[in-house]
Amino acid sequence: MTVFDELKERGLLAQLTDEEEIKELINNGKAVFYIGFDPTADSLHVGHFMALCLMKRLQMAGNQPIALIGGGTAMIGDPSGRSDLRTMMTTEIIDHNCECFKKQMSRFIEFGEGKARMVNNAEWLRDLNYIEFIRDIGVHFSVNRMLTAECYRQRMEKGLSFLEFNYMIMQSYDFLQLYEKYGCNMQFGGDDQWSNMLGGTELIRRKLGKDAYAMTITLLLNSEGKKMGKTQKGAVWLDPEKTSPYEFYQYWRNVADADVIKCLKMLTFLPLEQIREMEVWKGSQLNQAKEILAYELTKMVHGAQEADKAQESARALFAGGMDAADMPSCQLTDADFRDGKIDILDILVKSGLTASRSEARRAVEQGGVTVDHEKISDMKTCYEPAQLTGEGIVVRRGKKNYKRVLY
RNA sequence: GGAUGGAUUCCCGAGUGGCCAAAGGGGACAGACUGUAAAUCUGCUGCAAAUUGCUUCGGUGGUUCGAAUCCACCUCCAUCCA
Repeated sequence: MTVFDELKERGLLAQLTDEEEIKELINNGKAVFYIGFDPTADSLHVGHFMALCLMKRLQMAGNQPIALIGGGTAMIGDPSGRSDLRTMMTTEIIDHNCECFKKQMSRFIEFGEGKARMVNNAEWLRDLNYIEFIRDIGVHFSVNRMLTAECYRQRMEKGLSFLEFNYMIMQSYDFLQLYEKYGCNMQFGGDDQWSNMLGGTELIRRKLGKDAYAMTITLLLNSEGKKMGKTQKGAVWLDPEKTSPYEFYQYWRNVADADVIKCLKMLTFLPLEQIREMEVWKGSQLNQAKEILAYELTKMVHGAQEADKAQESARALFAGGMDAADMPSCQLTDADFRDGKIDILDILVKSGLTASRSEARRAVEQGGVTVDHEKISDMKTCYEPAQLTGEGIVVRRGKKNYKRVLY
């Protein structure tokens, strides 16, 4: 099966400027393509992960990838898919984020001579001369045209600043630069990037009279139409410090039935034949598919060892009700005890299981708190250091939040 | 620059002097049911030494016994005019 067909069957392809041409290029390893990543946080998330996977797939087919870090574009902020202005980030933060991105990416993609290339658009964007730039590049953009782009149209109601309005031009300029420097003839990105990407192909055509192509990846939406990889607490990060391997595993372990197969196809490298077999699974059998999904992804992101640990913990906690060895834990210190005791509410707060004592109180009132598998009904329940030494106690809030508390 | 409307808790949105920690909805969280799913039902949703106290309605001052609510100034946003 060709790369193109595989991508298509996995449901990864959303929009393409020229299907035949793109197919030809990537199937024969003739594409030099780039994907841009704006360093808006200090870690990559699941959305980026999909893009990195795409990079890898295309690289395996002999194409040459360029990972573009948006140290320049992040100074502006992409208005696409946003209903309000992004908070402006300082240069220091952006530079720090760039470093974080670099490190994480290197774990997934091999960079170096003859392999993938990593560039930062701060290199050419930050020192632009305004007058020169708008004379040279700005002339090629029609404001009328830009305003009809979906990403701006949405913002016409809420308000759009000139700063953000320039984002498309910056991204287009990136493409032009990469085309000239590295012969980059293709850009990939999330589907919300479509209009920005078209800006680039158009600019190259107008400026150089050459053809360049663009292709977008389907956004990973759940069955309710919301972006996946987001929780109430924020994104699902790839950085184990921000989203632990166990949480990461649990996120995928808990996807809705309707979304499992789609996720397997779009996110994993499992052969399509194997996924097709799972498509007929129904009911509780789908749980196996979820386990596979969670394991595969955790393995890719955090390594096999962490994936095994996460899976074991999950199995132990949910299936057997037995305690898992690798449960996240929390170490109490002398300062946490008052008069030689600590009450259950404080334990919940200290362990991070609840955000405040009030919340802890509610959790206990509603019967959602368990210590060593026994329901706590009295919120005045106290513990002494002696009870917490050695194995400590296993505190549970709700069905899925466990913490071992030690002293 | 001018005119008008607006900013309320995680989000949307009601509230126009005390009865307001603030209606309603969404989301989140917890319980029941289940398959660690979905749907449904129930509870809950500022903080705390908890029948009480404290902090919150864009910001700063003011009026008042008492302000989310009235006044002044400021900041930001939208619409129209230039």
